[in-house]
Amino acid sequence: MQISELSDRSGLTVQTIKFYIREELLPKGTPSGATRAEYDQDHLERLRLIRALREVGDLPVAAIRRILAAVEDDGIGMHELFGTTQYAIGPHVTPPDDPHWRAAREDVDALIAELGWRVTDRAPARDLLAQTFVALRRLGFPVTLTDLRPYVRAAAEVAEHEIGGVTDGAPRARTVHSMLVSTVLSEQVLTALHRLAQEDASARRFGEFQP
Amino acid sequence: MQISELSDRSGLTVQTIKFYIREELLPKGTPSGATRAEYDQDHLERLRLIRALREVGDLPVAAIRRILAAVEDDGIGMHELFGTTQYAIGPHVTPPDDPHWRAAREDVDALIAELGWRVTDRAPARDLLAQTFVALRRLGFPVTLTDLRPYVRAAAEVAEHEIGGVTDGAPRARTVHSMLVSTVLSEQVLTALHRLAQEDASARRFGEFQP
DNA sequence: TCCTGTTGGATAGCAACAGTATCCAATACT
DNA sequence: AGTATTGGATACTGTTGCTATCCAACAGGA
Repeated sequence: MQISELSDRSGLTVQTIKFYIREELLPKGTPSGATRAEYDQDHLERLRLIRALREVGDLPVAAIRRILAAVEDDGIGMHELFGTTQYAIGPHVTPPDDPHWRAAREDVDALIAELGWRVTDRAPARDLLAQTFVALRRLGFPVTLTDLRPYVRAAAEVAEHEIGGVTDGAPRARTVHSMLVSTVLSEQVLTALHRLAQEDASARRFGEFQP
Repeated sequence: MQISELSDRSGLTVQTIKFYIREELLPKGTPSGATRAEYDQDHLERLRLIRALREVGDLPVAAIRRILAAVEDDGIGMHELFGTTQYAIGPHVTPPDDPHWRAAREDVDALIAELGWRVTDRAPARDLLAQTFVALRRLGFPVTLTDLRPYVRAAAEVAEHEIGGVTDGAPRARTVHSMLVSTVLSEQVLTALHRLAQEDASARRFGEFQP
């Protein structure tokens, strides 16, 4: 298929596709003549993946590039791919050299150690969590580790279910997609349901009767 | 206190503070002379809130403005404040007129109805969830309502805990902050813990032994 | 009272991001 | 032969969240 057909089928403009090729999110088509190149089903799939990561996951192009480079690399294992993805989706909080920050970060580290979770020291989510602790405390809402129990329980259950559901024994491409879906897209599912559940809880607690 | 002191205490530059005033995130100080204005503790608190919403919640300035306008409005109830916040944090997916989309949206509506959740028709989270359904299905990972059970359970539990924990009987300002914290910041806590839990689950399933 | 420094207010500039738009010469297809 | 499409390059656009500058009017200390 030519680029115009790829454009039609993906719903993206030709320029956007060219842009993704330039940005190395999408491999070039195989040349079939000096001014022509052939695209196939894989390109279409890739575009769908890119759009999912951009629109649903709201990932910047640079992050997607890093993730896809890992996807491409056949030598990389599932757990490394997972790590790469986690690292790429950031956000990359750069902790200031502040005692409150250090304290929060230590709390996070202590929590993870206590739970016995196998998480790298440089996992960005550690700082992400520490950052929210700092903000919460600044606003006068101190966080203790016991406050987190419901979150920990919920997070652990969902994560277990997700990682357990990663396709296995399927072709690598499928497993890899499955992994990305589990991390990036499922996060959005959880967030959306969380918001809906909150609205319900808020309605029951604060809402008036609906006639 | 003058603006330079507010700057020192908040850690923001004078220009940034002026910018927030211009953007109506922060009320002007009370004029004390023709070229001077007084700021107080409330301004400092407000700045902390703004920074939390920006840095932790990653909300755009426009969203924060809408939220703070509701905070300011004494006539507004907790549940309306909640709705305003939800609506402001978006993201505002504009559903294309596509049969897949409509189907996904109907699934979402059916799920919410089945759960008996009290959620407005125009809650942005409905479209957010529908959007992920569309993307998941496009990628060849069909979602059924039963797949969502773990998410629903987790979301409901956490939300219940959060809304239950909103301060009550306290001064309005405190309750309002508590509400914002429950929605915007707790979401980040859940996300961060979710990522950490995923890494642990991934390590246990795919990781090698750590020496 | 003079002088240095800060303030409010306005305006302009900047860097990052994610595309869009154009242009061009070289083909394809009809 | 003539029209349309392609790859490749380059330039442009709009949004966002600040920064930087400028200015005249003061405030506060010497």
